[in-house]
Amino acid sequence: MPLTLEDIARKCGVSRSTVSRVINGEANVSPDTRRRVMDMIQQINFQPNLAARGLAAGKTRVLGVVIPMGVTAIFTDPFFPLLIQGVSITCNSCDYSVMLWLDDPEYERRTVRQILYNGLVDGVIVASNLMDDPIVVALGEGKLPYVMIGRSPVNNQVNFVDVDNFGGARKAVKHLIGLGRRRIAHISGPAKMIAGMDRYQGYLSGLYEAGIFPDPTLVVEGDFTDLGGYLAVQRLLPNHPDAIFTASDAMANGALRALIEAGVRVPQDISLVGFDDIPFASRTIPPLTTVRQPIQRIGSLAAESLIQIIGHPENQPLHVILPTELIVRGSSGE
Amino acid sequence: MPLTLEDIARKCGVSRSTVSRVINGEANVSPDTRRRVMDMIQQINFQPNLAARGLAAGKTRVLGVVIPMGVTAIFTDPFFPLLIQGVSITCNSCDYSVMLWLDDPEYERRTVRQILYNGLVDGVIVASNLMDDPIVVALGEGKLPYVMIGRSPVNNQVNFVDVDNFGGARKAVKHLIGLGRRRIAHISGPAKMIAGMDRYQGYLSGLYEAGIFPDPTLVVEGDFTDLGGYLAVQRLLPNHPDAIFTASDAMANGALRALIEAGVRVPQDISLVGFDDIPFASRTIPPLTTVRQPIQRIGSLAAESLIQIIGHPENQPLHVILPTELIVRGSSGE
DNA sequence: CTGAAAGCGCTTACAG
DNA sequence: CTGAAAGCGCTTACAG
Repeated sequence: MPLTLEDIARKCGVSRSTVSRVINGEANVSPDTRRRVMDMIQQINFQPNLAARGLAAGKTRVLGVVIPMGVTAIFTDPFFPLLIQGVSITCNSCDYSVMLWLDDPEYERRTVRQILYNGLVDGVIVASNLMDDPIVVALGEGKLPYVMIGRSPVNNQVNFVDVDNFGGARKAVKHLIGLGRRRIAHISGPAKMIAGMDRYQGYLSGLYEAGIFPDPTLVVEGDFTDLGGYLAVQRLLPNHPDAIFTASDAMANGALRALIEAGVRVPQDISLVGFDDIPFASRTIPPLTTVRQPIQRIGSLAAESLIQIIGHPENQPLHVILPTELIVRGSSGE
Repeated sequence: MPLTLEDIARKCGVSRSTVSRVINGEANVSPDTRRRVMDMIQQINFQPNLAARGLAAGKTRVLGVVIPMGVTAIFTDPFFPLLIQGVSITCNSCDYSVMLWLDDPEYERRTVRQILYNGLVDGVIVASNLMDDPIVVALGEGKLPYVMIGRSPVNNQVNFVDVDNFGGARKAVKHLIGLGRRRIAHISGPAKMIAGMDRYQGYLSGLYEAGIFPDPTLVVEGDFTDLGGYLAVQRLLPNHPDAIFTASDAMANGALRALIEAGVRVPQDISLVGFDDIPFASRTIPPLTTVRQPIQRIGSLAAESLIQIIGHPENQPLHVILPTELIVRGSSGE
């Protein structure tokens, strides 16, 4: 049996209240007592029972992370892994734990309630960036602190951490225009995903600024997957683009494969630019020009923000938008 | 404030013991009472506090998953994501939750204790398959149920779920031999990882069976990463292999790139076979022959096994080895 | 079949 | 600065 506060108290000849105070770093303990208790804790390798603490204190120091499994490409894309890694690193250093829910649509109703009211987490990070996710609605009705990964287009009261998808896409397009490209195609994300639509808007904005009127036949809706990019290129080629900007690197990779198979030279005939800068982007042939987003940092910031909000709810709503960076490699040209 | 058992009890005119029994599906409740309570729970959307339950029952219905962050390529490879997905699916359907620890070596000592004794999890799945992981030692000394992903070479008392790495590698080599290859090189996993060494043994066994004495200059230690495969090929080429079997698809992909750059034709000049069958394997040019391991299923089985063991500790040690399958594509030949 | 009561291991006013 | 006591929301013998 693991030891309890009571055991430590007895061994030190103090009350369990005092031990609790020492463990929680409260001020009003005499230096001498504090040291004695600390030493004992160290020696015994004491670990307080977190379930009990959670129950008594009303705070568990556990953060939930909710990731929708419905999303395409969920785990072939390193987005979620990196995001989780970022969350985890912050939680480790802040003495929080993380609880993970991969949200099967089938279990969705159950999940929402289970997360909101089960008393296991102090707050939750939600990585579903669908336009109209029911979980977001449910969270809005509850009182559990939460932060979204990705902004909400419908409700500006929700906390979120996002990247500048719009600006990143615009930069990509301006880069292509600077290379002399004019018939710039776009393979977008799914229409229901906010990040995809923000990138699409950035694409349009880049064109407008250069005085180019967007050609609708040069835009194809993709799904963020490799295969989606591959198929989109086949629909795009007859319309003679001289550049393609894809809303993800996975799609860029599929696009690249389709271009190679069609005998199109990249970047001579068609320039290609992706979005994400996943590790693989630097290893395609030619290496991929892309818009880097700091995924791990998004996760870390989301965790930091959530911990912040749990402690100071008055700071809501909290909106963080991280900058993106254009990484120029061989696929776009010289 | 979320409602409590007590609230439900009051509304139904029964004791909180009875409500508890209904919620936990115990037999000794009259059908009528049961229905009344059930209806109320439904209507109120009641969710019991899991921290309280955990404390009272000594069981939290939470499984921990520990993944070492030290491992190379941790999150560019879809292994861990798929594993977690498998665990998560089983947990969802068994009404368990999952707690995730990405184990930064720096925090390792803390983590072990924290996981073992914090009273938050009923058991833990450990995906560290290093030869001598300290966490495994610590778990061996504690009494928390756990199952390893990957067998332990030192202690046959530990529970594990693994794939037949040895047999899979042997199949790959025999396939190459059947194709007429004789100078079959191997790019292995890191020497400290069990799965890597098991595949290496399988490679040797495949050669021996065909009466081929292994040429040590045809074996290079890799690290499971794309870059590792790329670099290994450069060391291998001077020794004139006619086939390369890599211990992972990521390495096969790096190897393929190095071969292309060196002007080597795959599979005409050199046959290439990987291991894993990650989604990307079917999309290389040429598509990759590889040994498929059912990663998601490993995760599911690990969770099932752990839940089993928590309920029936007498069934230990539990050893599960899943079969692998050779997937023949273009990179090995006709 | 049901309820009153003790207890899980903590935290937190309250009193001193 | 410290301790006794109540309480967090459940489960679980025990008695009836």
